[in-house]
Amino acid sequence: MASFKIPKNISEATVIRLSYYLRCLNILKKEKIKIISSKGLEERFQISSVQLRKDLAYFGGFGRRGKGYNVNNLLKTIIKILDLKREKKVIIVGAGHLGQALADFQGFNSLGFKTIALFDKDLEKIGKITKKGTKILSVDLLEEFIKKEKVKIGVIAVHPSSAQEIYDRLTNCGIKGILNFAPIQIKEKEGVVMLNVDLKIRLETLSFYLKNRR
Amino acid sequence: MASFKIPKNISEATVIRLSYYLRCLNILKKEKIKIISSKGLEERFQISSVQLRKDLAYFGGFGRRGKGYNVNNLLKTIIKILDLKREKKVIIVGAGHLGQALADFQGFNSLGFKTIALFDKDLEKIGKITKKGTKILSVDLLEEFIKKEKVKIGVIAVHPSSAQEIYDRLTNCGIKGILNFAPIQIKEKEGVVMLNVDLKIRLETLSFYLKNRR
DNA sequence: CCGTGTGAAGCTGTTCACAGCT
DNA sequence: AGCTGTGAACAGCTTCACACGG
Repeated sequence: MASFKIPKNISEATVIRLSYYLRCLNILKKEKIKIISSKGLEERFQISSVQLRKDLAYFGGFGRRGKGYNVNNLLKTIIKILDLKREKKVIIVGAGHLGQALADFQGFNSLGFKTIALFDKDLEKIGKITKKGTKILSVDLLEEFIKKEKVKIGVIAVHPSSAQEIYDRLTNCGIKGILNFAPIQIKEKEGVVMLNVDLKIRLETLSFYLKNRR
Repeated sequence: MASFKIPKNISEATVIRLSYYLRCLNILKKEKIKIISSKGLEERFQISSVQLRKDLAYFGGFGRRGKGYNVNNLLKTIIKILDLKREKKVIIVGAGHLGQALADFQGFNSLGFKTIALFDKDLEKIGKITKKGTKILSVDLLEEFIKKEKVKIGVIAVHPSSAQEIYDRLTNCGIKGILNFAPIQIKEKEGVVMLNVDLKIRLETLSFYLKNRR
């Protein structure tokens, strides 16, 4: 497999597209397609062939001129670029419907990720397991557990009123990446990456585009 | 309240920020703050004052030079721009944990939106209600219900394998806006707005930034 | 000759600097 | 004097055109 470099200033848009290319390549792999051109990907999926070549070129040259890309090699390369080869442990705080949905969601337990525990303060929930078998622990054990298991990714799926507290606790005991679902602005700490998934904002954006076609 | 225009080519980034400004203004309103300058918003929330003025200027001039913005008026104006004044009915397909989380989520039942039903094919779930009281109906009634209630917004929270089918059914009976949570590329129809919330892509993006600090 | 990779052009969104109201 | 609103500069991302290698 070709080696790659990771330059500075890769845009978030590019990273998102890489993740999408990965999904497409997995489909092709299942269909036992070995080689595909950027044009082929464009026709099959909603991908811009020029954009794809540009995106890949940031990291190196992975295609064969006149031929196209080796599906399997490109797959492996993108997996390495996104750092999905190592399995990273994930914990979710908040075992409401959202937390449980995420714990059992395939994407949170596929290549690169393993959700190993949910945390909640509700005594009714503590000690139980989700449908797919993730255990629910007391939020009192949060710090201890994260340190012992060396967890690096945390998901905030609690009520907005506790989100900042949970953020502080997570980042104080070694969590380096956070996916936040609480619809509030968190006061962030240096050296921690956080991505927000703000469903209220998403819905309001949809409302705007319903009235004013894109 | 000042009137506004909606020009073509408003970027999604601007719409997302408007939604966020709205959230901040609501906080100020609760604190009974009547007037605030763009600089004041910048200091209080993570907002760029220049960006805010630019964003608002696309739609008109809502501030008072030398003074700032009237919190209440600006609030009302953004509500109108985002078209949140009319209450829009929302239905969710898929009454798994995710669907139920969304149905009970405050943001899906606040200004501008009312989630009026969940749909599922599971006989165990049909006829029950969520914690906060949204009823779960048979997915067989989907089209009939949407037409009768004139629902315009649908949420896809089903397994990826049924997502395209549900998309087609929703768009064939009058749904005009869709929030899709299934991690697949949907074949879209002209005249329907769809926003994707792709949690797998989100998590993979986080993985990249964990390795390569932004 | 075909498809990748890339420098340059074009475009879109953000930041700057300041003119114009209050 | 203070703060908004805006044209112009700037930066970043996307698209184009084509040189290059298989």
